[in-house]
Amino acid sequence: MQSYDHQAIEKKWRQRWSKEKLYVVDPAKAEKPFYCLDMFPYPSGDGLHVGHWRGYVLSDFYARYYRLQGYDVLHPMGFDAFGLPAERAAIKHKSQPKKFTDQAIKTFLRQLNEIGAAYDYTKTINTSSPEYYRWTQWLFLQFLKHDLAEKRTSLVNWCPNDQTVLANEQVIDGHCERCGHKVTKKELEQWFLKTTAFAEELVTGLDKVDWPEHLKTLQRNWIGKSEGAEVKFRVTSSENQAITVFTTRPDTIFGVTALVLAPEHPLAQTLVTNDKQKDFEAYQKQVAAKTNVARAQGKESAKTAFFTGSYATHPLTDEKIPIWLADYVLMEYGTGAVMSVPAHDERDFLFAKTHDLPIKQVIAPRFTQSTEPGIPRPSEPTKTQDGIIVFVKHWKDEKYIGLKWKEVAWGTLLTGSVDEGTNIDDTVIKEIREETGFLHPKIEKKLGVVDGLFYHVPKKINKLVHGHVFVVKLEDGEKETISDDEDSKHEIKWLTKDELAGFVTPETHKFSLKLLEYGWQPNDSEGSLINSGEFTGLDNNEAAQKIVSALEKKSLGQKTTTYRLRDWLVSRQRYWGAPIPVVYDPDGKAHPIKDEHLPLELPTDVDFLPGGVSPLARSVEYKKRAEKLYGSGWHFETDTLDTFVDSSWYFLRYLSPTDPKEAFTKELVKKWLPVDLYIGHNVPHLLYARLVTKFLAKYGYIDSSIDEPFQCLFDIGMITLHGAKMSKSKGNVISPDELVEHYGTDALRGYELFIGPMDIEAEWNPRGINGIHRFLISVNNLADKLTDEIQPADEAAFSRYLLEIEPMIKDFRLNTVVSAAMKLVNIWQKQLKVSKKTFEKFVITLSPVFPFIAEELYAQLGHKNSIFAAAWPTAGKISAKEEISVLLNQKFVDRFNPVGSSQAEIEKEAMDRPVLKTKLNGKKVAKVIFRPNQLINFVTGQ
RNA sequence: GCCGGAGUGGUGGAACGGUUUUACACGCACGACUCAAAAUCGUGUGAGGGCAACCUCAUGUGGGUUCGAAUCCCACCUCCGGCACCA
Repeated sequence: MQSYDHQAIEKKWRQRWSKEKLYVVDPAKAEKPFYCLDMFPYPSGDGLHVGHWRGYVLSDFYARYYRLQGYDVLHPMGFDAFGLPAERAAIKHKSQPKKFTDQAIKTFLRQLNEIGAAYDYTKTINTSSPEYYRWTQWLFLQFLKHDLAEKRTSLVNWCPNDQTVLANEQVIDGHCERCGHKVTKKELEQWFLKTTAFAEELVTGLDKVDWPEHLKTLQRNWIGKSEGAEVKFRVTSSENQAITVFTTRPDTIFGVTALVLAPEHPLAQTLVTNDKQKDFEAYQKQVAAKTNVARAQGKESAKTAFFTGSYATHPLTDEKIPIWLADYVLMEYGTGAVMSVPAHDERDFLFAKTHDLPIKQVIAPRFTQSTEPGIPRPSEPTKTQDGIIVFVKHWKDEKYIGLKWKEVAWGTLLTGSVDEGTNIDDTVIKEIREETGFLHPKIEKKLGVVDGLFYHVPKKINKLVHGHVFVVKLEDGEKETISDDEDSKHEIKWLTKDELAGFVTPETHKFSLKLLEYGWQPNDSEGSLINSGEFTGLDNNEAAQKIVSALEKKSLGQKTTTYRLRDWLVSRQRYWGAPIPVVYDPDGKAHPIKDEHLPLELPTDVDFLPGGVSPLARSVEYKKRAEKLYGSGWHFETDTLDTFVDSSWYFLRYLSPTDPKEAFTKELVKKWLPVDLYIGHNVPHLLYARLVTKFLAKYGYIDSSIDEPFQCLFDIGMITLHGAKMSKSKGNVISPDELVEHYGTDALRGYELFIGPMDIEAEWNPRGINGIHRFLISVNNLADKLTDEIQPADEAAFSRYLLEIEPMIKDFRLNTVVSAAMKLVNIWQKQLKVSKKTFEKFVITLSPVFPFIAEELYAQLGHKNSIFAAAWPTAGKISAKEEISVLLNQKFVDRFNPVGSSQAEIEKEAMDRPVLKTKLNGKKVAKVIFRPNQLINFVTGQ
């Protein structure tokens, strides 16, 4: 018996593989392309831990699997080498970022080699090499050429620690993504790429790709598309001034009780009336003082606001609407102005409450009955009607009338319907008389309107009732007798508010009770319009459209879509990045760097300590170079590009990594994109890569059919230790080195997959790898049991295994793929002999997870070629007729191989067998459930 | 607050409408090998009851659909992720 010596095996094959260049693919010649891609790493120099391994093992599994399936698999690796950490490390060690980066890459490659992954290292790219960033600069210039890059002044996120600006995506919770320092705002002139021009495509493209739902949602959140309308409100005092607001709820326009502008709105100053200018200055100071800290603090802080003294004219009612300024309205979003509808928006409600503005309900929230027989039937017509819901208050006690219905288990408030043409208030009085007999009711107040939608059984129609909710006080207890008819329907009960809460059945009445208890609360439910002029009664969605049309006719509004996505700020005041390829003439006008001057290389005579100014500005050589190339008084842009620009297109470069003539080849891109499998979860990167792809497709740099770069994306779950993410700073890192030494790369690869479902977090169990190691020993030992004899049982067991794992592989359920292999080995281990032919097939299926031992066993079986180029086996036939299980009242009693195949035959066979007979014990069978090849279930009833 | 996802042994997890729930592993217990330990191998291992064969109860809680539910539906509880003054 040859014992399993993982160290010898892995050493041997590692050497052979690197010599044989097995994994090199010529993208131009490949016939069946499959692009299997890892998000390329930042070479940190910290070393890989077992968490990093997981993703690389996963992608390698698929690279090898699809290779066995006959694909030409491109599986490259590269380095996102620009960026702050290298610069910081260089400052700390008084070294050069380049030196540090090159060193880190070396370390990284060595560690990557441990994994035994099938990377084509001839494609490796490094974003910090001039050969690469020459094309990153080219890419920027293409944006510039199409007017999609521009320099402008804006308030940007600034990290005082790193002394650089940050993109919105790099600010997490108000803190710098990299260093965790609190982010402030700063006014700077910066380069932007116009991401917003692609906002719509970035949303719709998500529908086509096969990504985990949560990543799509994340992107959708970032883009933040919302549809609505812009509405113009003319300023009352001034003929030609108007305020445009953005709203997603034009249907609530009749509920507007104020306009609220962001304090920094350009019109703010002019709207403030003369008598208020002094106060306004004070208010502005107050706002400025708490910028960004207090302002972003959420709902708890009371809404500070300032009344301008001016009014606007409501576009549909001509009412005078006061104009306010308030913190909670942000200049950056929409138009920087909102129409405040306190009845139907939480923030507006809080604002109105704080500043004593009126609250006007314009939509009756709709409650649809959800219990039969009242559930609305779409096939039947719907009749709309007004109704009343009345709190009849006792003349002395804090009690109200509840009606207990006699024919149905149903408790309500006093209700009734309003006949067409009759006055609602009159109906209230009338219904109280008829149903209760009380003679002196007095309407105290009206609480609001609520819609109830239900199916009316006797009339066979759906009814939509607008329920007007009243509080009516009885002045005294004087009453007349009521008709027998009314009396027979329900019983009157006097109940407190608390008792009513448990008593009333319909949702509309429960809602009414809340109105009584708490008053009106902001409500954004669907429903029909009230208090809305000619639109009253319409369903709110329908009303929204009609109101927008009405506004359009008056040229006072239009349908609009707004996005939360901002343009991409790409300037960084750092050294270690691609220089922005722009040169300024003596007048300060920007010009693109001429193509023949690319790459615009980083100067080396730089003191890159941070200091608020870009380090490049301190380079003498850089200054001289500009003047030499462009003339005296010219100077280069001294900011560098955000590293997300580098990584936004690298997957195109892998296809022709050393091409000096162009960034990528259109034909190759068409052939290989979209990427078939992409492993990783960097959300901003995904957004930027998608943006760049859409840009390139739109302007014909790549085929227009490629508008999404990554067809299938898989987000790998982190590995945790004691519940925490592994990180060097936390000191809870498990290093693969010892594990590889002790158990071998194969065992570690296997355990990385076996530890749990690939898409969710997994807790590292230090002992778990033992099980995989034992499994590999067993596999190795099976080699001693091989026989040339044909073993049909082995073949059948293998086929079952193969059929089982194939769907698992498609669904990324690799933990169960490993356990399926274990199951099969457990069976074979108990046998004296195992079919050699079958074992060989099995070894091939092991190779994506355990390439070393698989290669070794494959060679031992007499193969000269690498298992990497073998073919994935196909399953043999599994006998058509399976055993059938016999169940008695869903409980398993017996199992046999049926002779017949029809239900009647099998039923009889089962009945004739002793087990069932005894268990049945003479009881009568009431029903038989038959599932071919599976089970037959005899049900005896009780 | 809103939007996702999930609750199954001592642990990671499997089964995702059907063939005696808990595969496969970890751990644990006992045994073999050994002077001994480690490694390895073998047996057992949801809970409760019984000498036993066997019985009863178990997939967060409560209902429902079904011949049959961990799986589907409704309500609730808990946990984890994401977003959060975005009009």
